[in-house]
Amino acid sequence: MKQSKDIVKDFQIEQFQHDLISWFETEQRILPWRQDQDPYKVWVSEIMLQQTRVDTVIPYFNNFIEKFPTIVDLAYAPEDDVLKAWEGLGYYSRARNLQAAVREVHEQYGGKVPHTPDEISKLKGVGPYTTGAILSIAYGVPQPAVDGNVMRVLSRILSIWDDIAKPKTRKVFEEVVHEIISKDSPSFFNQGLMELGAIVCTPTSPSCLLCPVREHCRAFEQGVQQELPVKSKKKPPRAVQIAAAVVTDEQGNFLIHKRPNKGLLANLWEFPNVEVDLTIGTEQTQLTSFVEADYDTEVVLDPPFTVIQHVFSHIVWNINVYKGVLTGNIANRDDLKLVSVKEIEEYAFPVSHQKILKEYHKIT
DNA sequence: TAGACGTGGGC
DNA sequence: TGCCCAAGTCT
Repeated sequence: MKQSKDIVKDFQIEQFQHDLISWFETEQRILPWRQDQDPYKVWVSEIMLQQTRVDTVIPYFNNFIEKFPTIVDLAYAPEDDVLKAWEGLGYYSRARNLQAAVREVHEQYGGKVPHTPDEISKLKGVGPYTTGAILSIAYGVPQPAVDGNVMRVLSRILSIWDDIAKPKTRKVFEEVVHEIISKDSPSFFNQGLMELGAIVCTPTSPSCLLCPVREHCRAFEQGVQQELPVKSKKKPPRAVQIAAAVVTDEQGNFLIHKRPNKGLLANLWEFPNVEVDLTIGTEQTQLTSFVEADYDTEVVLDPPFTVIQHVFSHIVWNINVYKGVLTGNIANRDDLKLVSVKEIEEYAFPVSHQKILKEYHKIT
């Protein structure tokens, strides 16, 4: 592996900084989290932007800040409210970690976001990228903030051929950024690198002719910008068969269940469902047995009225959706509720189960 | 280290 | 349609 000193050899650092920052000053997009440098807002935006597009984040960010304008507001909010504000954004542990970290800041740091790498990176959900982003953007500290954009842009500019899918590769880029980051304007340097990756130096067809740092780009010089970055393929998701039931009582209330506080879609609400194992028995039998045993009640299920496929990054759910009627009382537990069609809107559901409800409404 | 962890959009 | 992606972190 090459040393960062060698990679940066003969690179016109100061000219590059100037060209990048000047471009960012005039061409940056107007975004809600760029209206001020409130560390809390920078923090919230950076968490939301993890693996998520800017256009997707904008409405969620505005709504989230309206509901939880300050660290104190978020710290004292019910977790269900926070998850409801996150509903549809994905990677829900981000929301729960953010609230836990905000509580930590409120209790341990008097409500002020700390401004050292050690303290910030200890907060839940704050890794090396977000640490650098908060430090540079909110506090002007020259700390690398290496995300996918930065690795793509710098792999091209500096002709770095390490596989960016490997965790250790991020360290290579962090070392490089340490060498070339502007000490005068680390915020605009880091954001400029990311902005460039988002709107000019894009993955499949980079707009090199519009690029403000084209003169510095080794990949462009050699015509290999399409070959970079090197990124190995991910494994395809595994298929899982699910049987779910929309169960209602005599009043038309829906039976819903809160998922466990760890793992996939933690603490979100859902319709009763089981992972099917066809070697045990029929799907309908397994679903009925599960609901009756686990919820201590009785149900009668009709055959499936729809099939839903939902693709996660690592799993594919194939869901057969049954319609059912509750014929007994349900166990008195916090993770089990009977709610009206109106009340159900107050609960945070994963998109897969929103699809189930939508299909149910079509047939009723 | 590699897998878990979501979703919607682009081509 | 299917695949890849988008401002990563945790275990």
